[in-house]
Amino acid sequence: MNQKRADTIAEQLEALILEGAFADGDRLDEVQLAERFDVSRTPLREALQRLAISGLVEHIPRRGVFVRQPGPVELMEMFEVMAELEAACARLAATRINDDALEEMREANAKCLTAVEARDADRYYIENERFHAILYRQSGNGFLEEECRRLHRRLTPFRRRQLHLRGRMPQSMAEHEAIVAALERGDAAAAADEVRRHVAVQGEKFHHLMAGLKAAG
Amino acid sequence: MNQKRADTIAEQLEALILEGAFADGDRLDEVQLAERFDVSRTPLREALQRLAISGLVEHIPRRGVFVRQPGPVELMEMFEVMAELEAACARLAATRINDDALEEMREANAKCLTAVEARDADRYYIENERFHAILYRQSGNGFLEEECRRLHRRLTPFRRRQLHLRGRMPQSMAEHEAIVAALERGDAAAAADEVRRHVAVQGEKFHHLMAGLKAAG
DNA sequence: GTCAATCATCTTGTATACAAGAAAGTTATT
DNA sequence: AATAACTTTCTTGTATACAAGATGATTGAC
Repeated sequence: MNQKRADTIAEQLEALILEGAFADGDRLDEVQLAERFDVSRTPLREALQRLAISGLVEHIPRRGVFVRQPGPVELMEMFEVMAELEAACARLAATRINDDALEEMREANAKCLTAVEARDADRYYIENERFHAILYRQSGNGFLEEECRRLHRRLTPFRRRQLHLRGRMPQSMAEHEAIVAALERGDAAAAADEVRRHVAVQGEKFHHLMAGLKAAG
Repeated sequence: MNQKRADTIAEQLEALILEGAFADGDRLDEVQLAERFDVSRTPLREALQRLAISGLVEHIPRRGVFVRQPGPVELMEMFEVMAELEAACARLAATRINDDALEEMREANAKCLTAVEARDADRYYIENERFHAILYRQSGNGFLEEECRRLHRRLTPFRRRQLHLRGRMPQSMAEHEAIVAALERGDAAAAADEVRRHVAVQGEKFHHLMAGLKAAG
């Protein structure tokens, strides 16, 4: 159950941060966390360093590590980059994708549709993930695929929330279909544009969501 | 002179790897390197972990860390991603750049031209770096800027080599000017295309270079 | 009473000691 | 002689001990 290796600690800490267990600017106390995970400071420090590099925390020498929850501006920036990266995937995939993969995407989309009809946001989320994973893969560029996964992973909690917005799931579905259509035609520019817009919309929706929460609170 | 902090060690090791001091698959011995840098294994291990995350070395649990020099395929993939990231910068910069920054780019280009005329590849390289740095900045997206810098840094040694190819510097210059022209017109699509091609060419040139070396050896 | 300086305490950073797993060498058996 | 099992040695991973810098408190001076 409680794996104690340095990399698993990093994963657990990352999950904690991503799910918002810490506020922005919170200092992560080495000894405290070491106790919590029942390890010494050595492996814990290694885990913290990992998080520092991936940008989830900031390491200030001789001061400690502090969680860095992205603010609205940085989030928009990250969504913008995600949009460009996925657009690149689409652009490349348009000329590289084969019929089997296209069929896979259609399948994923069909399952998305089922989820939409069942108003099952969790299910939709999972199938949506699958759709995007295929897109990354079909870029035919393993490095790009990895970069996409990295950022995708980081944006997970925020993407997830905007899905619950009224009418977002059907809209997202329609965008998916437009993407597949462009890929089928082998229209690289159109595929890139569709994907870019699809992801950018996620960022905007999330932004609206945050603004709404602020206004309500 | 010999700074001994963990992050500086990471930098020095990174430089060593990037400049090809180790062959692909070489194991990096902790105690050996610790002696070499005159530190204990603890800070050295932290440095190695950093390199592992940035992908320069692979860490296999209980086995050690091994340098991972990118092969031709991975290099092409990285250049392709670099091209897409920089194209994204250009696309965004086309609508966000201001006159001052445009002037800066023209300046950098002028200095590039001076270097070309002097056949000074090192000087050209530096001014070329500056040109691209401005482009990243003018995307108006700090996160994108950082991502670009990260990958740019990783590709440095390879980009540097292809510059010495016959006729490459004047060609690169011309591409720069086309980029600035597109940005001046505020033509996002054209700017993106020009930049994408400019960077993609670097990858291709490097590929040719490698193929040539292989044939010669 | 406030501000500054010194001192105590706490936290990070590094070294060393120890534990556990992997590789290699040796020996015994077939 | 070849192979398999065991043992030795080496390397990585973790814990603890120690050093050094940073923070905060207390005391003294103005």
